[in-house]
Amino acid sequence: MSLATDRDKLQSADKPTLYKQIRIDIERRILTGEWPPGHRIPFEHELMSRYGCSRMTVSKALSELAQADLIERRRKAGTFVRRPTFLSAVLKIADIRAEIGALGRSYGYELIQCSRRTANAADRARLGARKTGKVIAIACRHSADDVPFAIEDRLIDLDAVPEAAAADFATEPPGSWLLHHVPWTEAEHSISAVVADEQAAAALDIAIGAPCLVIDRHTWRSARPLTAVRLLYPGESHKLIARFKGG
Amino acid sequence: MSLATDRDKLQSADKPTLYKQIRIDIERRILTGEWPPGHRIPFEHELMSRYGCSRMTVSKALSELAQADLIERRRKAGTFVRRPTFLSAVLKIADIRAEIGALGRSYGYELIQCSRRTANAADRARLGARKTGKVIAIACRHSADDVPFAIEDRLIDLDAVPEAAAADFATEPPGSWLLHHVPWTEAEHSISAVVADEQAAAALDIAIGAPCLVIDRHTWRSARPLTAVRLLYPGESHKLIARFKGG
DNA sequence: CACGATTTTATGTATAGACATATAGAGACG
DNA sequence: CGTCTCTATATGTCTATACATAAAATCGTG
Repeated sequence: MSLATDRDKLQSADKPTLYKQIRIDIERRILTGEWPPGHRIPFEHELMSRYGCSRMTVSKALSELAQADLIERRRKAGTFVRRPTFLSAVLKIADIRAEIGALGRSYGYELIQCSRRTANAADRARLGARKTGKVIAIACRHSADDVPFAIEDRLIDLDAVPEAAAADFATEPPGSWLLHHVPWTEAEHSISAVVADEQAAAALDIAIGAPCLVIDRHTWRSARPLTAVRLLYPGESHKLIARFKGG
Repeated sequence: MSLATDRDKLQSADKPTLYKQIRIDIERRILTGEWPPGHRIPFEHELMSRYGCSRMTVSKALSELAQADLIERRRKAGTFVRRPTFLSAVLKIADIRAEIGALGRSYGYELIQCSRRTANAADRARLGARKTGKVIAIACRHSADDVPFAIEDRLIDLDAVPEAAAADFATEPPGSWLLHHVPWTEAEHSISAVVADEQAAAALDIAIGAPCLVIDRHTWRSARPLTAVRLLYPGESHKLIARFKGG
C-alpha cells in the first residue's frame, strides 16, 4: 500500500505553490458540486495528511477561501461550504473618462455649471448630512467621439472634502478627480430607469421619452457623506462585469 | 528612550488580534490619505519592530490587504498603496424571491410559459454556446404583495444543467432553484433601460412607454454557458449595495 | 430529565527559522 | 553610453511548535 499523498498528484501537475493548489483543489470540488453547500470539509488534520503538508499551509488555503466567502469556519465544529444566498460578484465601475478611454474612443468633457454655495435643505437631504457648511454643485456632460455619453449632476460636501475647493473642474471631470484624490470607505448605488425629459433629451441628443439609465451614487468616508452624484445614460446597454471572487 | 513599540498602543486599545489590528491600522492610514496611492509601505522588517511582532504576523496582515486589492506587493521593491482605477465594490444580488422576502412583502410567482426544445440558432446565440442539445425556455412573473415586481425570460442549457429537467418550475422560480442547486464560476451582467412595449406593459401593469430597467445575466461554469436570463423591472429604483472591500 | 460545569476538540493566532524567487540596482564590460 | 551579469534584498512559501479560544459533547448533579 502506498504512502503517496495527494501532494504528489498536485505537485506533478505544474508550478503554483502548494497552498494555492490546495485552495484551487478545494475550490474545484465546491464549484463542481462535488462538495455541495453545507458539506463539511475535511478537518485540517485530515487535509494535512491528504496533502502531506503542515497545518499552517492548509490553514492558509482555507483562510483565503473563507475571506472569499466560499466557506465558513466554525471552531470545534469544522469548516463548511457556504450556502450561497446571493449572487455575489465583484463590480468594477471605472470613472467615465477611463471607461471611454478603455473603449478606444476619444473622451470629451464639458462643464455645464459649477457653483459653490451654502448647503440648503435640499442639498443636505441629498447628501444625507445633518449639517453642512458649503457644497459644490456641478453639472457636466461626458461624450465619446463627440457623441453625448452621459450627463452628470453632482454635489460635493466641501467640509468633508476641502481639497475640492482647489480642483479645477473646468478641465478635469469631478469623478476622475475624486477617484484619484479622495479615499472613501462606503458607496451605495441605486440604479433605475427613467424616460428623458426635455432637458435631458437636449443634453444627450436623444428623443424626449427615450429610455435612460440612471445611476445614483452616494459615497462616504467613515459614515461621513462625501459626494452624491446622478448619472444619466442614454438607454443603450451599460455593461457591468461580475466575476466569481477569488483569483 | 523607550523601547515601547506601537504594539502596546494597539493592544491597549481593545481586543482584536494583533494581525487584525495591524491590518486595520494600515487600512486607516490608506483611507485617510495619510499614505496616498503609490506610497511605499514600510518594509516588513520595519513593521516587525514597529509593532513588535514576527514577520509572519505582519505578512498575514499585508496578505489580506493585498487580497482585498488595497495594496500591491512586489518582490525586492516593497509594498505599495494601490492607485484605484476602479470603484471596486462587492455587488450582492439576491434572487428575487429572497429579495422580496427581505423587504417584508409577500412573494408571488406565476409561471407563464415553460417549454423544452432542441436549441435553435437564436437560442445558441443567446447562450453563447457553439453547440447545444436541448434547452428549457421559461417565462414567468414575480410579484410583491400581488403587485407585479418583475418579469423574467430565461433559457437554461439542459446539457450543462441536466438536473434542471427534474425541477418543477411551476412551483419554484428558476432563479432560486439555480442559485441553490447549480454552482457557477462566472457571471456577466448587462444593465440597460428600455420603455415598456405593449406586452411588457400588460404583464407589469404599467403604461406603454413607461421606463423599465433591464438586467441581462449570463452565467457560466468553467467557461461553459449555463443559463441566460433577462429581467424586466418597472422603472422604480432597484437598489444595489456596494461596500468597500475588506470587512 | 433538566441544567450547569467540565472536558474535548477544531480552528485561530503567533513564533522563529529556513529556503525560494523575483528583481532593482550596482558593477563589469563592450 | 548601452547592455549584460551579478548580487543584495524584500517578499513568498513552508515547517514545527505553542498556546488561545470558542463551542460541541459529555458528565454530574439536583
